[in-house]
Amino acid sequence: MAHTREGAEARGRAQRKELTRQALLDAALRLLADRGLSSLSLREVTRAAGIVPAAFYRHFDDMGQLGVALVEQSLGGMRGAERMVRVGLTGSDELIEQSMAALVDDVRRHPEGYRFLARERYGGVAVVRHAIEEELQRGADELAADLIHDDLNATAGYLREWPAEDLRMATALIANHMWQTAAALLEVIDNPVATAALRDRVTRQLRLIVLGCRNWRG
Amino acid sequence: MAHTREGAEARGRAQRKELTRQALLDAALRLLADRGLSSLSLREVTRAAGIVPAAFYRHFDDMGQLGVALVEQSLGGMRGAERMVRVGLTGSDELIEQSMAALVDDVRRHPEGYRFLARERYGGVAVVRHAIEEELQRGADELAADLIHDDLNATAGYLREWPAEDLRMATALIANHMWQTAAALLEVIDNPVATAALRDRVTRQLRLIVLGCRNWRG
DNA sequence: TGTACATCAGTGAACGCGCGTTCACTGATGTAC
DNA sequence: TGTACATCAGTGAACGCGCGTTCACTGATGTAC
Repeated sequence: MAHTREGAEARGRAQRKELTRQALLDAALRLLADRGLSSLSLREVTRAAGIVPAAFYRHFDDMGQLGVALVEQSLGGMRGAERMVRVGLTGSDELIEQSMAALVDDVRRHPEGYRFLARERYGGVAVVRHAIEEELQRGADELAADLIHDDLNATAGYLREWPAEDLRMATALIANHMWQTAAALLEVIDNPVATAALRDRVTRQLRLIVLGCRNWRG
Repeated sequence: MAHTREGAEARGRAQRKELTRQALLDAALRLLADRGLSSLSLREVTRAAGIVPAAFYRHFDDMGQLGVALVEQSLGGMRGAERMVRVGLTGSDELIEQSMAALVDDVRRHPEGYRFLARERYGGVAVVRHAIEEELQRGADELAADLIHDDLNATAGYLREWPAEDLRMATALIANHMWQTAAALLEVIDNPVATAALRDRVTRQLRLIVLGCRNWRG
């Protein structure tokens, strides 16, 4: 059945394989809505993806490798969060509020991705945990490097004069808080009142941090 | 065997039962060092605790309930972290550094507890997740209430004049960051260089937050 | 273009295993008289 | 204090089930000539 997918127009063998791989990833992410990766079975994923258990091994060595692929896919679609840290650090009060709205939107748009990352960041599968940590570290390093040679600093040029480690410290603080916020948003995302309250609180927390930055060593 | 534990001096039936219950909790916490609760089996726990699988049901309905008991036990032993938030908010630079050292010590002393909470806070077992969130919320509320009528404010009396929600916002920010730090510490705790680097960074992040507080609406 | 052969994604059956849960039980501890 | 009965933490066997992994296979797609 799977090797002649109904309605699939893909011609080549490689393209069909890629389609199945994606079906495995999609099925897994869907099943991970309310459970950890380590309690998701290979057979459940293949069942949901419409292939036989043995065929799983044509795509991944084991569930851990599927998890790593899921990390790359999920973090790839979240450049929004990175942009937000940048704006949060340099921006005015209005910019901070806009960024918060953007984060709420992003979480609403990709709840499964954020949930997966929040759950597995300190979760039970070591190889996935390390993949997430590595990617986050890499993203934060790039961001700190960017901030030194950046046009955005028009609005907060004072950052140019900071030692690199101070910059790294501040971006890490904001990035951590953003991730924590994303995780907390997931728990209240379909309660408008609670979501609004959380957004307001985090907005003021970011203002407080920026206030700290502006007075740092000054 | 278990009903005549070697060396157990406990007299009453109730005391012996409590001993076995504690053995189950200890065994579970030990086994959870590198895995999530949802991938830990009832049989593994009873095996490690030295009783037969069926006897598990004399103590807990299922593994979820054992998890909830573990939350209460783990969070109970961490009043240190709460004290730290308090000091962090009100203290001088030296006090902040002392508090960070205390957090590192606490994580070193109870790594299994911190690891369990970090992992299950957004983990795969809903009932445990909710138990953690509820306890953390309760702790943060108490702390914010305490800060209003507190002697410690001798060192930072300006907090008295803050609106309650601003106080709650600031304590939540620091508490979140402390928890995130505890989780991050676990990953580097047996690497002295990395631990020192993390401690230094977080110390400066706390200074930055306190700096923000001192300039809030002022 | 047509034919013969190679590749390989997906199949289906089989395996041994650890799982959660049930059940009637045992025998030490606790209680009533 | 001694005896008869109740309680109940822990036992051990049994059950059906879903699991991960293996294997020889099939048949459509790809390639060489």
